[in-house]
Amino acid sequence: MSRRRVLFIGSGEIGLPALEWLREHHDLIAVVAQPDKPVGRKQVLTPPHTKEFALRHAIATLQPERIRQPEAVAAIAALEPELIIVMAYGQILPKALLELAPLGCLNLHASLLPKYRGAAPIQAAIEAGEKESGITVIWMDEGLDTGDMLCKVALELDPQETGGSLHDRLAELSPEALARAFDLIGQGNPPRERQQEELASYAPKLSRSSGVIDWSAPAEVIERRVRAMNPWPAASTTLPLTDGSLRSLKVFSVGFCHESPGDFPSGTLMEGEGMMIATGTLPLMLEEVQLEGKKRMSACDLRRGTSLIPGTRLGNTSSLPL
RNA sequence: CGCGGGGUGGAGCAGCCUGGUAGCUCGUCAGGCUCAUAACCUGAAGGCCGCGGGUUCAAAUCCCGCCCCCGCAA
Repeated sequence: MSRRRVLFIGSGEIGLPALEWLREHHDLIAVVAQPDKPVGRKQVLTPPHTKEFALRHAIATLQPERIRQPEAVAAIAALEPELIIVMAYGQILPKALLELAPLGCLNLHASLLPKYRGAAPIQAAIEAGEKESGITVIWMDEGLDTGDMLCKVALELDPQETGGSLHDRLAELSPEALARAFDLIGQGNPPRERQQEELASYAPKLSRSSGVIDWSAPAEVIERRVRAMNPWPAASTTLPLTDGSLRSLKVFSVGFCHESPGDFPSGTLMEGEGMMIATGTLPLMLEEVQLEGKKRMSACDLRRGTSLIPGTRLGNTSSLPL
């Protein structure tokens, strides 16, 4: 297969394996990424992962403030890419850019389209209890992940799957999807399968409040949310301490209990070892948690060090993080 | 100077305001009980109380400086 002049547009870590594959198998002429952004407590100006990759391999980088601006498009056009590959970039591409490369503009999306278009397909698939997910390669159009599909690569979700683990697995799966896509293009007349609109769904961008736990929901629903939001933004609730203060508590993993919840209202800390919490159905046992200002620890450790009274109700407040 | 929590035997914490013998829930080790056990009983080991300086007869505790960890916010 001939090497193509390829331009990669993307910022997220999930695109790194795809980037590496492109570098090995094609002529990676440049990487377009979001501008450096302040990150963390110290607000240190940090380059996107893809830019770091490009720097390591002496590949040209572009970081337009807004890629829709004509100057940005012109700069990309000057590189004369045959094909543009987009993954986890974070900005909407203008039409001029989509039509710029002769072979087209492809997007790698982290779901089996048309399900879970949008910014958070990975978490959405887990939270919905899907049995499988994957990477879909689409011909980009002006809609949000609405383009015709070129190919898909699927994988099975593990019962313990988390947002983090699926993110990593899909990243690793991306090169395979790319290889398929390039094969199909190389053979000529590559497929363009229209997405069935009636099957489409959207996975909106996550915020911190996306992880807030509704303890009155069924245990399975809460458990899926906990897994989906791990490690970011993390499922969260509020925990009233015995000193009267209200602290936020992140929940990274939970296990199912088969004891009857009795008459406890949902969100109640029940009697016994560890932290068993009543839900809308059967109770859940908190496993890995993190109290505001503390490190991650097991719920047993938290229970040992903090005098929590059975009967305490979690999430019983409106002052939730936004 | 964005706001806030924290650093105490292996783990998680209390003690600090109101200086005066290192405490709690676990874990570990040994012994006991038991058909048996992650249960129960008894005993033991294990701490320069983050680092440096100051005040004091005396500092985990009060004062000053520094390092490190974490939550929020972005």
